[in-house]
Amino acid sequence: MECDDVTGGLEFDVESDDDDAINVQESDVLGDISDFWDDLAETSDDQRANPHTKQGSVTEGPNAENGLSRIALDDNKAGMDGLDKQKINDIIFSVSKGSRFYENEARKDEMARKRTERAVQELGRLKSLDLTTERSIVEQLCTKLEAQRDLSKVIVHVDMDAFYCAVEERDDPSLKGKAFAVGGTAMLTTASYAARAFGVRAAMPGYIALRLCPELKFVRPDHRKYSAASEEVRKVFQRYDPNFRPMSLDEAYLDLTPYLSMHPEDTPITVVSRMREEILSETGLTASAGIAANSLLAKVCSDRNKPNGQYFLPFDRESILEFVQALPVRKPPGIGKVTEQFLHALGIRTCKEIWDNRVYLYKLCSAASFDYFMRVVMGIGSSHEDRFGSGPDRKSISHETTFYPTSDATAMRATIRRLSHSLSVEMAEEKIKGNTVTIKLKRSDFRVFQKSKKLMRYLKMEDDIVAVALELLNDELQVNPGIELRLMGVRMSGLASSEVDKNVGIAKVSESSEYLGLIPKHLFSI
DNA sequence: GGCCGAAGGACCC
DNA sequence: CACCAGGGTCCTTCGGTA
Repeated sequence: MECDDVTGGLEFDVESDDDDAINVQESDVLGDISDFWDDLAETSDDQRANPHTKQGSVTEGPNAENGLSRIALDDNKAGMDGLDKQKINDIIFSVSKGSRFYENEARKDEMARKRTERAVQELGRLKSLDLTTERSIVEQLCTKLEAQRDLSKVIVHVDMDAFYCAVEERDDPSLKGKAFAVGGTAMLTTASYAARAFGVRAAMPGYIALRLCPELKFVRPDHRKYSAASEEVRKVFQRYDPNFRPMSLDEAYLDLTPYLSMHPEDTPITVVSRMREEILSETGLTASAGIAANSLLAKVCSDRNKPNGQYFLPFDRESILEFVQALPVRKPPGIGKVTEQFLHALGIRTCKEIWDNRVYLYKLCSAASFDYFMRVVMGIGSSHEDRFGSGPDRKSISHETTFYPTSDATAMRATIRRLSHSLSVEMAEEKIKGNTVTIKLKRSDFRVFQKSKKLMRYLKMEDDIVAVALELLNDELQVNPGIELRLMGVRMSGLASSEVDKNVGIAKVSESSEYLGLIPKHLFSI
């Protein structure tokens, strides 16, 4: 159906069965779209996308504009400029081409491309409509967001530089300055800065990295070491914000507001400098940091002067808007490659252009996406994200493993048992139980399937988890005998604490599962 | 219509 | 030689339904 009334406009995007409506479009639409592009892009797309493209070079490989962007080098992160991106992508492409992984990425890419195409056509239609009502709705929404602007907090995002590599380098000085990566030939978790100069980066398979950088050294990951180093770093965080929020071993958000009010002689900049010095002197590792009014901005800022640098974004609205609107759409966290492609197809390359096209995006995107876009380009944090203190409980826990592709059902069931076992062990450690079991299957062609089952009771024992997971697997094997898998996973969600209340003497302790007291909803109505 | 469960993706580290 | 991870969160769609 069409994007009909105004309230329904928030509904959603350009989904499948809109085909009929879209086919109505005639050639005049193309004219509209071209105009639109002309308006927004004074420079040609090719020039912008590939400044390093040499004239006459063959561009059969992926680049930012011809699709398959998910295969291409992700140079979003710092330390990746000045690379011959075209050459790197040609290598990545030639190594990946024809692999099952590649074919699956191409499939996903094609689906995204179709979605985007529908949006582009819809945009053409929108351009010829009178959108004054929508415009005023959008203004109201933005006014509401503006009212949420909070400039009273000092949030800092601290990000350790090439963390795993830095730890290895510290412990083995012979690695200093060398091109090396932590990981194996299958997958890298971190690349040293010297390796990044070759286009090597995290989440890249090692054998491709080896093509980009033949002298690349591999270092086996040692998580114990990284956890220990992380603990040291966190001790420093602790001193500045006891409620700091760790996002992973190597990064965290801190709210410096309380600290600063207790130390009036300090400024955000001096505090963060000192904190980074302390991290360096106490761990031998360098950190980068971003200081801003909210975590979203701080995150972008921490990337600004990486490695071993910091960036302070002034806490006034004008500075924030100027900063954020100059950003390419890919910079803010949450906007990844797919969304970038989507926006590019609409002629939108910077956050300012998101802002300029907000009425169209309002019609083209879901309410959640639109809301997020506006928060980003207005430099408003996501509402409650900066209220630290009580960290949100985790929602799920899972284990998964990749193996040589197999269609051996017995081996699959054994893997399910093994995963369920380790899952139950970890759940016991965490003292949690859950009521939903999901198995994840990745076929040898890389397509992922999930089967889940929500139960009327909470599980935590290995045997119960195995039973449900096996049931899900067997269902699938029944429908799809001979399926060849390369990965299996088991996840538990619908979590709750499994701690036994000692005061309630009911002998549920020995039972392997507990009943969930479900009460029909209507009993609650007054 | 809204909520729920199930399935599939995008994204992040 | 090796041939694209594993642990999460959140969003969207769809079908069933009380």
